[in-house]
Amino acid sequence: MTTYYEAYQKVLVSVDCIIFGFDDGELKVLIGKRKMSPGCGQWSLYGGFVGSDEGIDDAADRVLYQLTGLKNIYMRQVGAFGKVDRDPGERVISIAYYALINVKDYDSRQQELHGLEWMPIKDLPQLYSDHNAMVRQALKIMQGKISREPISFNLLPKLFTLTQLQKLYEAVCGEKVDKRNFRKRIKDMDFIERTELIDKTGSKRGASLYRFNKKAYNEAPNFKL
Amino acid sequence: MTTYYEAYQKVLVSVDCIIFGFDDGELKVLIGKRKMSPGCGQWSLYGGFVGSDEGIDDAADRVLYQLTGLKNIYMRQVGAFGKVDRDPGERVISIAYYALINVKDYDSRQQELHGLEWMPIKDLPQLYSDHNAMVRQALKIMQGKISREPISFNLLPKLFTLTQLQKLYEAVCGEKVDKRNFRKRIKDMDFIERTELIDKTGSKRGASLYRFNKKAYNEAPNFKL
DNA sequence: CCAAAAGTGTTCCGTCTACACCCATGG
DNA sequence: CCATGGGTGTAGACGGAACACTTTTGG
Repeated sequence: MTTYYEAYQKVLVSVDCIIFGFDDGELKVLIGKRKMSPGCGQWSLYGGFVGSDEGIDDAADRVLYQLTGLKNIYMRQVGAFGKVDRDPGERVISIAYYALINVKDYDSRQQELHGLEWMPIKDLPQLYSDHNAMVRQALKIMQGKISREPISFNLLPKLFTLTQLQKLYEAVCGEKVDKRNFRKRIKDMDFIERTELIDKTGSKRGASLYRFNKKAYNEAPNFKL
Repeated sequence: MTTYYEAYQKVLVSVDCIIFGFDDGELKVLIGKRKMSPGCGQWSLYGGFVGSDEGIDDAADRVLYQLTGLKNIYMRQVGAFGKVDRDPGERVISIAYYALINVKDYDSRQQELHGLEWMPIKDLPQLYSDHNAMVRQALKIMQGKISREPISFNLLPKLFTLTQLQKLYEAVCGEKVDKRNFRKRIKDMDFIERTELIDKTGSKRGASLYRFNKKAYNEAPNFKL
């Protein structure tokens, strides 16, 4: 390979994944105790270095796959974090990504294997390096999107109840909303389809299960919550 | 310095600056013909490599300063661009930033010195590498912010007319708005203050000049357009 | 005197918000 | 039979959108 930029210095680049899940009415983040020095034993996001022949999005996908065995996950960039001393070890520029997964799709053996915990975002402990800032920023991005883009469905099972959807919305926004008004807005979106199925696990009466019809959405992408 | 991550590969990291200006009723971007191989002669954003002892925000500030002589400019990150083959020369991960400057603050000798052009964003030519994507994404971010944060004033002189402000708003959003409705919204924001001064350059009758009072804004940050 | 931009209010309509009660069922 | 979550409609307030004419003055 020809080298054009020989005179310039290279740096380590990593990706850090903020893996969001929704369970038990709460928004959670998957974190673990860091196994590597420095900062060994501290709570941390899961990350990895970007290979010199690897795209940054690919690196993020790889890291997520290593951790969860999941592919084709909704994942978006948060941004680059590059203060000189952000990592106590060496100079590392890190690019943060957030992923939205359905907690049920995540094999709990994998979780134990890596020693990970689903931590409610409300009581997130202090994390390694600037990882708390990454989470905060990711959450802010999600708050901006959740009313305008159909991202919630990535955090829910294929079939979900309206109560689940509402609780998720409230958990992300951090505020309660009126049930009737919420459901009215759902009714306006034809691509959120009611099925004949009933979920009896959440209540005695049972609640209708709904489904997100992606194809219908793409034809008329008018999501609004 | 202790090295903890010896086994990992380093890569070149650059910053690219999307410098926005507003002039002649149009939103413009400062671009130049690339002087370096590969891609020498192609239109390009201005960028620079991140030093190994330099924060990425600092690198962006430095690049902007080298180019314009300006400091303390409104500048925000767009995101990291890291496809393996994005740069035809070598593997480079680039972090894009956008800056908002008042065209009048920019010394045109500097402009000639670096061979730069203010190019209307509407007819931006094809740029080097993935720079067009960077500009698109920066514009999208601005469109999201211009109604909710007082960023417009970075693109205008200290004193400006409401017509200028409106034209800028329209240029960023890409659509015309009603003059009376626009001005009504301005009236609701006490931190946009009318001065006694009149600008006669834009019309025979003359238009009142306004000023953004940052202190007043910080006390009641309720910007809404 | 006329062209060109500045400036100014009102009405209407649609959207958002607030709000309370009955239903179905498992235990 | 009762506790628990599921499900439904309306009225009033508010905010956004549409809309046209008068003013000033330089040339």
